[in-house]
Amino acid sequence: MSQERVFSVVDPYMQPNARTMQTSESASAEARNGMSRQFSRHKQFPAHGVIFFEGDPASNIYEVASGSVMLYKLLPDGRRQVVEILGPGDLFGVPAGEVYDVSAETLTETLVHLMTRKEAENSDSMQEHMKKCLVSQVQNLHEHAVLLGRKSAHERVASFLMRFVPSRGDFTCIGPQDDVDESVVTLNMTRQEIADFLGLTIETVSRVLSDMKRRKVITMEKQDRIRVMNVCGLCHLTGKY
Amino acid sequence: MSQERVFSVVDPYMQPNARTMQTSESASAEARNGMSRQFSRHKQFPAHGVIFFEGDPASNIYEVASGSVMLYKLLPDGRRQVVEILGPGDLFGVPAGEVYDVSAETLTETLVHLMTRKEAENSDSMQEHMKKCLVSQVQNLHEHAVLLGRKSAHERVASFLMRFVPSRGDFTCIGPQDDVDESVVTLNMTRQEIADFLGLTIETVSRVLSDMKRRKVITMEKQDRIRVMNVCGLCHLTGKY
DNA sequence: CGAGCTGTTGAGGCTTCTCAAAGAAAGTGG
DNA sequence: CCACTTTCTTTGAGAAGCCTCAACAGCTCG
Repeated sequence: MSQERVFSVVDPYMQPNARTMQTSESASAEARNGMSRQFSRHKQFPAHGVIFFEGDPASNIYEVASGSVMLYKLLPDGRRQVVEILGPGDLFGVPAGEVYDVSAETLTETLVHLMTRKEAENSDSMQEHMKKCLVSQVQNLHEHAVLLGRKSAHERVASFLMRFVPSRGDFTCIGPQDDVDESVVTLNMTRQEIADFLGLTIETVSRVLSDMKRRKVITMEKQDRIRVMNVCGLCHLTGKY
Repeated sequence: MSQERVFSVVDPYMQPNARTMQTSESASAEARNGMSRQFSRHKQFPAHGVIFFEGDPASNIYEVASGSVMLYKLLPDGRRQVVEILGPGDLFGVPAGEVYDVSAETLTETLVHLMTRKEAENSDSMQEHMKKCLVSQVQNLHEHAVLLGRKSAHERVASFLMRFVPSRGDFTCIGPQDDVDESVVTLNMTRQEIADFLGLTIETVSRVLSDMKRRKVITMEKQDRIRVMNVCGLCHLTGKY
């Protein structure tokens, strides 16, 4: 449940060779969203590194440049709910009050852009970008509420796997392109993180995956690398169609 | 599960005496958020009236002026998840794409302000207001994800009831002011709507409420009017403390 | 190679759901 | 205004799904 919380923040301004990485990453991120110019600073985090905790003073606004980040909340008895999983281009740390309402931790090695609240407030294009991100965040959270409130364990795991199959599973889905309807997904998450995202236990996640293996819907190349043998079949297990 | 979907929209511009109501409501709403001037039109809905459906073209942006609105999503087999409950001042219908991602239905008789997407985009103060609403919406959805993913039926119902106890239950809570730590809450929701919000069945909601009655945490004045006999006691059942 | 994680599998229990029936409340028409 | 219908809510019994606890397997790393 609780991870070792290793603070291993690398500040590019303090590290001799981090700056080169910063500029190269910066360029590719600009290509994605054109917002990077707005961000004054960059930080590199290792996998499973803590970016901030729920309750910390909300001083910075972050954007994922590369890698992935999860946002989660804890109940006092240790129960954890992962509320969002973010990838490149996603913003986080936009606070309603004075403190962050969630904790943020990386899943993989991650580079984030950051800026102060002040800087964000003074940039119109940043405000526009933030609004766009917030709207799609709300939409994702709506979808996730359906998953948590109304879906079975099988449907949750199926929905989770479909997240990582590119251009399949949503209304734009064009169906299988080849005879073989396969796709390999890399989760970059432990069973505990998946369980805490899906509102299940690790045992249930494990059992459902084993069951899907038995039914030949998936095979496992590594613990966190799953080959979906039948994307359409998996999609129908999500409960969405 | 599925309600009768009665479209009984009252357009103030079409109704002889709706205009007077519009202006009076408009004034009080302005006092609340100063945004009403931005909204060009108003609409009155009866209790349990449909405002729009998931998948409808997202033509308007709405603000609750008075009353309350729920946003929900349906799975094809009829399972429903109520994802948000909104009150005066809350915005909804801000779309990420071309269509609404949720359905919107009133809980009580409700007056909404509305404006087109174009109008919203051309107003800076509106953009600012939207951003504020979206940020607190995201925060509420995080909290709700914890409820749906990690809380027991008792904790969910307790959390739900605490929503309606003013100035209690959050970090600003000042504790009971009198010897009697009571509060009367009016739900304005059917058991089905509550269940669909909490990710439970009506039977479970009913059983939990009965259990709370038995334990003298609450008494019922009417089906949807509940007297909380011990606010602090109820608060400790939420799992949050 | 053994220690320490992480993940898998099994057995049993608990919570919540499903199905069913009866009771309470609200709406309808005479 | 009252009987009737319809809808909503409560309660019970049994079933199902997921969780808890426990043991084992597999991978990683010193």
